[in-house]
Amino acid sequence: MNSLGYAILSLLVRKPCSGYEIQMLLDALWPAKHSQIYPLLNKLKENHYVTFEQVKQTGKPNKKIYSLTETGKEVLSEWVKETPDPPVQRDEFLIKAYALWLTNEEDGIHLIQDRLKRYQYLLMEHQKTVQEMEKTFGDEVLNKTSPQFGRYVLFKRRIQMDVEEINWCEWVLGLLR
Amino acid sequence: MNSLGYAILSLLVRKPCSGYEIQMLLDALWPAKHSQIYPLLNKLKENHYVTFEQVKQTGKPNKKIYSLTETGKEVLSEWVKETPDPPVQRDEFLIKAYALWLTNEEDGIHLIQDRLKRYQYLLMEHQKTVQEMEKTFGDEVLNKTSPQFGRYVLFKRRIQMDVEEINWCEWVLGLLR
DNA sequence: CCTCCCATGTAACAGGTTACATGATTAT
DNA sequence: ATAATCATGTAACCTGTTACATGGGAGG
Repeated sequence: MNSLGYAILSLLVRKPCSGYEIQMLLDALWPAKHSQIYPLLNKLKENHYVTFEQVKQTGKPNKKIYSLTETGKEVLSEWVKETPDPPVQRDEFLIKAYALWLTNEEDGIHLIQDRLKRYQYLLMEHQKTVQEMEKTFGDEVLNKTSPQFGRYVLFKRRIQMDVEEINWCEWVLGLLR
Repeated sequence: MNSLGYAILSLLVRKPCSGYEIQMLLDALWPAKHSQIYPLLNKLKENHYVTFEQVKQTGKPNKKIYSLTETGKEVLSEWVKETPDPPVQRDEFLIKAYALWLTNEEDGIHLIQDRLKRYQYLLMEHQKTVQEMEKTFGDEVLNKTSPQFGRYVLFKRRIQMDVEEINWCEWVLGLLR
């Protein structure tokens, strides 16, 4: 089993989801395309880590709602205890920033400004999510035994990182002008 | 050509390097294994983006020193102007943090503390690099036309991110206790 | 004696992206 | 009209990791 598999289990332990829903929730955790998710869900089912039931819908296509089994919950709990692999960030922007000195002022400023705008937008999105969670769940989000806890602290982390990215962009823009 | 190819070109535009040296410099930019780097260098050579010369060494294995060609420099400059792909961060820790509420207090604290230590170490390493650059190059590091500029601002960015990661870990540890 | 550093390469495999495929409903 | 949302799946391809392969010199 790979990281993506465990990421899916960690979503399903909070609540049953369709494959489609899983893809969107994964965005904040371990982004993946549906072409990777659906075959993996079948594999998880074969391993008896998840089960699903067909849900018929009118006006929308039918869907499969996946739930975690007891076995699934156990393997997830065991995996969480093991030390995680070091993070890997692949960010084309960093390469372009590294080679910034090659370009003219205009192109350089443009590169940084696009980045700045992107993270200003992301910051707003992430703040929205946090505010929604606080409104819906109240103090529960800060309770370490609540299913909301992990999601909440991760979004708080994202916000801090967004702010730093913005600060850095503004600092670099100052140097470029 | 893929991102790794351009990352290599952006290193070589600063100074000629061996494949081995490239791997180490790539660590801060676009980490890659030597098994990916060496075949790519041959491809870059076939495309006439780079050239190399054999350097015989005594006491050490011989090496190939790769340099950027004019063509290589041109394609790199053009690529830098295009808008970069959005960053992808794959971080197993985030999945485990998301599923933190499943574990007992001990395991949870352990997970966060390991992360904290890791980033305290990385912060020190990155600060060392920045101080070295400042000592070697002085104000040149802040000159947007200097080959040092990109590398310098990227390490400054890393330091800010390290600090935020540390702050976040300490905040979460407070919640867990 | 053993491990780390230097230095380069190939082959098999796992993980991830793009493209192909289908199709109804709702909003602009 | 046209795009976006919901919903699932497969196949071909590209990218990245692990393992195989070699070998001298330095330092603990």
